[in-house]
Amino acid sequence: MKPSSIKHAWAGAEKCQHCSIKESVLFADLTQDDFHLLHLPISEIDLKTDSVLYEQTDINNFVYTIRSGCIKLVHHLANGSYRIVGLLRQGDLAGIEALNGSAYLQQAVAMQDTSVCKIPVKNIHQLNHKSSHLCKQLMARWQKGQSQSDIWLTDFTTGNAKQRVAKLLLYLANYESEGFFYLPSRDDIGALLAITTETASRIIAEFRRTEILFNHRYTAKINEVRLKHIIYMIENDPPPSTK
Amino acid sequence: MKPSSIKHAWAGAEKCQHCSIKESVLFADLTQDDFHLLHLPISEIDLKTDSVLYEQTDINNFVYTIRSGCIKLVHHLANGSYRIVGLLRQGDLAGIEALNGSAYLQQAVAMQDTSVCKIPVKNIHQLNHKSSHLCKQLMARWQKGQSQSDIWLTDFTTGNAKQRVAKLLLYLANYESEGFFYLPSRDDIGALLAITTETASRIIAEFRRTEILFNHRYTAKINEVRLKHIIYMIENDPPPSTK
DNA sequence: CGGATCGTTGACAGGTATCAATGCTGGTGG
DNA sequence: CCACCAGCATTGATACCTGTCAACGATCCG
Repeated sequence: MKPSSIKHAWAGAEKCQHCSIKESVLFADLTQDDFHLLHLPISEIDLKTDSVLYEQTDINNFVYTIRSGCIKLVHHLANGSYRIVGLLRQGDLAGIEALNGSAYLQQAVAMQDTSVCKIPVKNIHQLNHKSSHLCKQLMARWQKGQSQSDIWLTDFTTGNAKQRVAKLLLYLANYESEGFFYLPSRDDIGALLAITTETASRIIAEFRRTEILFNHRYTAKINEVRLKHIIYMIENDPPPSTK
Repeated sequence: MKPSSIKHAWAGAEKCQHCSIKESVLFADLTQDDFHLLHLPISEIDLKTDSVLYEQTDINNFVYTIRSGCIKLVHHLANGSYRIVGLLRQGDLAGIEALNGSAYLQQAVAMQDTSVCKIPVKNIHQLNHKSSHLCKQLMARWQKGQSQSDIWLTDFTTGNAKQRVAKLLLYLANYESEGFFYLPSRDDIGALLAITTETASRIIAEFRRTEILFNHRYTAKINEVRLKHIIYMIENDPPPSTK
């Protein structure tokens, strides 16, 4: 649990109108008039790697827009183990549950240095009463979360371990335009894919040996073509069976 | 793909006001005035077991409220296999994706004889413009879907096969007050838990032999205490290790 | 009475968890 | 500046679990 710093806080949201990533965030299609309805302070927060944005079962009245970096949603189980059930990136909304006044469903932790905007739920509700622009955006976020969950369930928890790691690497690489992406710790890869740390390590190590993955610490790059080939080979390894 | 029948269809939604399960459905806290805003016909549909409500990637303009029975959300993969990523029951909403004008994320299939109401998306949007009552309910549905996904990811895809089957049975049993619940086919259990049909069958058979599960075809009952004990035993089988 | 479908069971091989040891790296304090 | 330590990654050996392939049984239906 590393420290976090609050960069700015201001009354209302006059700055949201000129936000550099405005197009991709919640307030994307609000009008000038809508912005005037925002009265409560929205603050910008910088999170260091591994710092906690909120805890599972916390009841706060804030949602968070991710400005940069990456947030992992961690679901802790009663027996002490945990599972990562989602990743949030620029433009995504963390803690939408708070809109219903309920507790957060997961713990939210920064996977890298991450910057977020902390938005009081009251602001959202005010906007919702006066204008329907926001509701549309909100529903789009819910849906995005839902299709992410689907990917998790279908890509990341089926097939053998090598296939899952391959799919995860492709998924991570596709989020970055530069070709370089953030390679999670072996523990996190395990929690993402429902495999053990050791299995994750073995496969990552093998990918490095076979030059499918290149990395220096947490900065990585893949050979996408060969990685896709791997997945294809595993699926079609057995003689032509349709299932 | 068995047949489905349309029972009733009526203009507007005058009957929704007197619906017997009104408290649990989408229109729960609408006012009299709100109901007058519903202009398009809402029809009630009966689905036989295994009939398809909608296909993955269909683009329709309807959402569906489940009145009774159970709908499985089936995510089909490119290689021909599939995964069940959710179950919907009385009061749940199927196909919320349609509200954003996008294609359905999964195929929806009746697991039992099921009755649903087919609601035009336009009705929802009209209500949303005039009143904010609905938006609240909609958000609650999204959230419910999300926490379901969490359960899937944490309970149904982790631990060994026996543990998963045990958790699934407890989950299913908790939805029925009478103690009897619908036991899915071995294929469906496999698709629910990311295990093979054979493994599912072996475990179900073992539970029957050890009298933890009693069933006649698809009607089943469990010994909840012994089932929970099983889960506990598996988790704590190894000597006191915290993880 | 077949025949189709689904469930059950067996044998076996391969994959993965588990336990344990070692290597590697960055940070800390002397 | 260097030695040491803590944390993470890697690797090995082994046992267990589960997927795979195959056969057989049960049930329903025409």
